[in-house]
Amino acid sequence: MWAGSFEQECRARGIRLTAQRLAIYRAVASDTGHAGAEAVYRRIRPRMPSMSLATVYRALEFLVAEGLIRRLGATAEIGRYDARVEPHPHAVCRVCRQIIDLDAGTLPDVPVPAAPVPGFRVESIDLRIVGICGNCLRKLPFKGGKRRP
Amino acid sequence: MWAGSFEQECRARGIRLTAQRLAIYRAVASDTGHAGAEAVYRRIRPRMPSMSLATVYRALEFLVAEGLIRRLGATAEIGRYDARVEPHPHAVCRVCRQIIDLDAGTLPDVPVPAAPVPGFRVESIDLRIVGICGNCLRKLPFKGGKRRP
DNA sequence: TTCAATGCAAATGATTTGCAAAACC
DNA sequence: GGTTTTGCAAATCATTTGCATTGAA
Repeated sequence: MWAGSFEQECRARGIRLTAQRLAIYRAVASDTGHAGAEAVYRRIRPRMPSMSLATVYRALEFLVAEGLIRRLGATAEIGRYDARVEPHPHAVCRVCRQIIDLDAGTLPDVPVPAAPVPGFRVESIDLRIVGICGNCLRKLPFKGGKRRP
Repeated sequence: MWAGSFEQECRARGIRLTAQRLAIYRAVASDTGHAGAEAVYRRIRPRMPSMSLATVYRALEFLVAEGLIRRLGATAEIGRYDARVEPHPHAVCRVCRQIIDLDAGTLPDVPVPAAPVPGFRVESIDLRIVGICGNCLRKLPFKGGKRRP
């Protein structure tokens, strides 16, 4: 989505369009390496010295909530540990953040592409199922389930 | 690996076996939900009040470096953003942490299993290629490449 | 005995929050 | 004009580090 369309999208949804939000959206949209908050901030600062880091954080999360941008998964591994060292797939519950081990056969093997991008050396494929575990589902009775008339 | 084998493994490798490391290993090995440092700490504290959080962090990273446990990918999404909201696969460079967009056709579609674990509602499949981008490869000439005799 | 590992407390880095002022519709 | 959003600073949270002490080999 280009910046003009972003403005229209905001008007259509009744989202207040501020110079900051536009600048932040543009920075995200134009960064091919997928910037984080700090990088977006540094990118904007020179042309908009009043921009505050707190605003960047707030606007990014706001835009995610509106579905105008997306948050990506971790680049590296974060602080959760597993005593099973052989690679195996996981299912993660996005509510309680529990990570469930899956058996190797649960998911089909994804063939490793030689070079998905020219020059890129593939080391591993990270495959994960995201959803809601049975426990959390029970506690959220009407979310996405059938509702009585 | 059970705790006894952990002890043997440590001796075999000349790793100092401390009560703290053993307790930490056990906590990780027995937590089916894959605990983080804080959770490991809380789990151990009652029976070993002298345990320090710093020790947990250090021991966990030490055990990862030794290959005795593994660090998992993020449960939730971390602070990197994408203006392309449709799901698409990514390749991430573990050196520069750049995240590269891939075209939808680059990887085969993984069929979504109905319920990989009983009661689990699958919402999406998170597929990511991890490796080293061409740029970083050039800067690390001998890492994993062929070495001159 | 000797060096690595621990515990504590302080440092760091990323993100969030309270609140008054400024900007949008 | 009434809300919402911003900017600043302080607060929070996870993780790391310096240093004296303890403990395993």
